Amino acid sequence: MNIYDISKKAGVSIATVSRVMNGNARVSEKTRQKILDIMAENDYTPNAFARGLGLNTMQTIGLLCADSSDQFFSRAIYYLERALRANHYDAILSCTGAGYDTRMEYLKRLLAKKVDAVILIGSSFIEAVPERNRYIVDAAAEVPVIILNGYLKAPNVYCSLCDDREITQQVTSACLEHGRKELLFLYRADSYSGRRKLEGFKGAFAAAELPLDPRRIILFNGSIPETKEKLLSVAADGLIFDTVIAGDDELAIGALKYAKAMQFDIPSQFSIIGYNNSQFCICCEPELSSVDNQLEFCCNNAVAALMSVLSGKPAPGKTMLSANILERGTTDFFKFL
Amino acid sequence: MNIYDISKKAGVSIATVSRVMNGNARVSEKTRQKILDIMAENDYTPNAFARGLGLNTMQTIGLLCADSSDQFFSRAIYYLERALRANHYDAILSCTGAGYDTRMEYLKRLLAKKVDAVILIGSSFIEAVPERNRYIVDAAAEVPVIILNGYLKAPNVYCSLCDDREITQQVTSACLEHGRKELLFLYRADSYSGRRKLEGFKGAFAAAELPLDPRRIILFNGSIPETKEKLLSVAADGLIFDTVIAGDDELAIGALKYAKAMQFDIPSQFSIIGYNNSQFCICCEPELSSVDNQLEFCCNNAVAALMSVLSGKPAPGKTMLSANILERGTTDFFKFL
DNA sequence: AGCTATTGTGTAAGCGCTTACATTTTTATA
DNA sequence: TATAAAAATGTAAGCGCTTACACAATAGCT
Repeated sequence: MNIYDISKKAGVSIATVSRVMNGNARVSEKTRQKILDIMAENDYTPNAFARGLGLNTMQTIGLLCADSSDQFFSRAIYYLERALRANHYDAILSCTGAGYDTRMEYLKRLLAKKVDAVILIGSSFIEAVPERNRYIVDAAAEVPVIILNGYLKAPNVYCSLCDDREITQQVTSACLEHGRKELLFLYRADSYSGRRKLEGFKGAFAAAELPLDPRRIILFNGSIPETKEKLLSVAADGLIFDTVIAGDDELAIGALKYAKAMQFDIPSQFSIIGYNNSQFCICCEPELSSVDNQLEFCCNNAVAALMSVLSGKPAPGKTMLSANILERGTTDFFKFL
Repeated sequence: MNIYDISKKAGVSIATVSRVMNGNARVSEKTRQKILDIMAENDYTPNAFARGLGLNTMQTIGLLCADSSDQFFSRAIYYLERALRANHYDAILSCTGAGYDTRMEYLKRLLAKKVDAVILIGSSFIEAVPERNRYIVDAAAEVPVIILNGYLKAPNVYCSLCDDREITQQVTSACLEHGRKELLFLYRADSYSGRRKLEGFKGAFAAAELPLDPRRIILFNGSIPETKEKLLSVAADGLIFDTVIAGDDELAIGALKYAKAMQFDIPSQFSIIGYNNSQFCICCEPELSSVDNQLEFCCNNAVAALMSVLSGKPAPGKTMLSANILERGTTDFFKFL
């Protein structure tokens, strides 16, 4: 069943059938209804490939993330997919894993599929060395590129993120003001958000005119038990710390396991805060305080910007949300904020 | 840059260019290399839509799941996407939410995109009433349908799942043999795996010739705190229970919160086992025992079957794996199994 | 009624590829 | 070296849609 069959049954030309499908040209109400009826009767679905070829779009958006099984990414995927669908777009998902080359390769593959745009999920796509982000700029020459939770200033690149620097400085300052000066900043990878969080952490020390021992900044990429071991060894090395600001909830839970192993009372003797407000938070005991980075808003903003761009309207290159602190059982001094 | 441009530069016809792209017809080594070089020089990518129209495939598979942010689904998506990609297929992802109509609608939408096959992730797609699975059978008339973690006997439908009935009967029997007769079976929704688990639970009682109070079977669909409350109210109603077999890890954690609220010693006074071996398990304290349903194998099997079908070879309509029990801190009697 | 705008519909030329079939070139064989 | 078989390449007709342009029908004027 194709457009010719429909046109024959309706006694019109294929052009008229096409017109009612696309709804952009005028067709008399009578013939429109007739064609619609015949389509429905025959359960006609236009051939998506032919349509794609004619219109040069199949209404699909490429989603690129490191790992769809990650809590943060999987939620982002959910929100993005939902928002895209509401705008009649479908999502092609691609998980790159950790490698840089893989990221480039999969991005190319997505472009080869002729997606209308690409959304890069996660700040790990943005590297500190500008040259290494070149492939993103190149991709943006072909289709709009949306970056979720990262920032890159380039033409046709639109970023939606939360202000990790600001919230981290707030968190850190609150710790310092509450007398918690033996801080540890634990972060997972050299990502855009990681760097911003670190800036905030350092910024709070600078604002308080306090010295900052570099050993208090730990770049560590491990599982929950590995994080616990790591902190045990850091403590064994003689560094004293009673509060951990962890770049994500899993690192935070590692710290929680450490604190429990040391039999510290939480939060009075030892405090912990994570990021992302993942489902993990309420599994722990005490439940984990976490920075809520407004992921749903972030995703909706990203898609809104994308839709604007795709319809030829302008969109801001950067949309920044401010994060919230969700205080649960592993801290007790944010309520004053 | 299209196939004409390449053919002109190479001084051959577009047919020859097409032949080297598709690699199925003979082309002399000399011209093949020349064309390949010219393609590389010019960074040529064939137009995916035109290709799709000509070949009637764009090498994409539709993935349908209720919620990509769910731990189980998001891992399945990761494994499936990876396996598909390895076979040069891309994944279009669609999250349906809970509704039945939405499932039908999104499945149709996927077919309209001309995917080569559809993978239904999660047993909630399979309903107890055969008539309600009709839309899946219909879809299978168009493209192969793969069901992950569910079973439906129909032409062109291929299922990859683990034996939830068997493992649940084992788990339940182990409880009973260990003297834990005050069992509670908690499950979330009327899904295929839920029904199979329930069969296993009942089967163990039947095998042990023990009576089963229907109040011990609880169909409950709530969050972790809601589950805790639910169990508190069940206990308040006078039902005695010291062991919970929970259909997934979140329900299990709800039960864990209940047990802690009651200040039971775990696992000596109160035992809990979940399903899915999610990342939640090791966040808890004690860490949660869980049934490992071999998701990665399941996904790989599913994709293997699909690839077989797509290449015209036969594939088994059902591939069933046996699950493992991962005993952690919330039980202590599976080590004997 | 006669003329012009407006609206509705058809014709045909793409979109960029694949591939059956025809044709030419090369290779193998006697 | 003539000839048949095999290999390489070209020609042209699709695949199923969109849309610019042409033309016909209708409506709105005086």
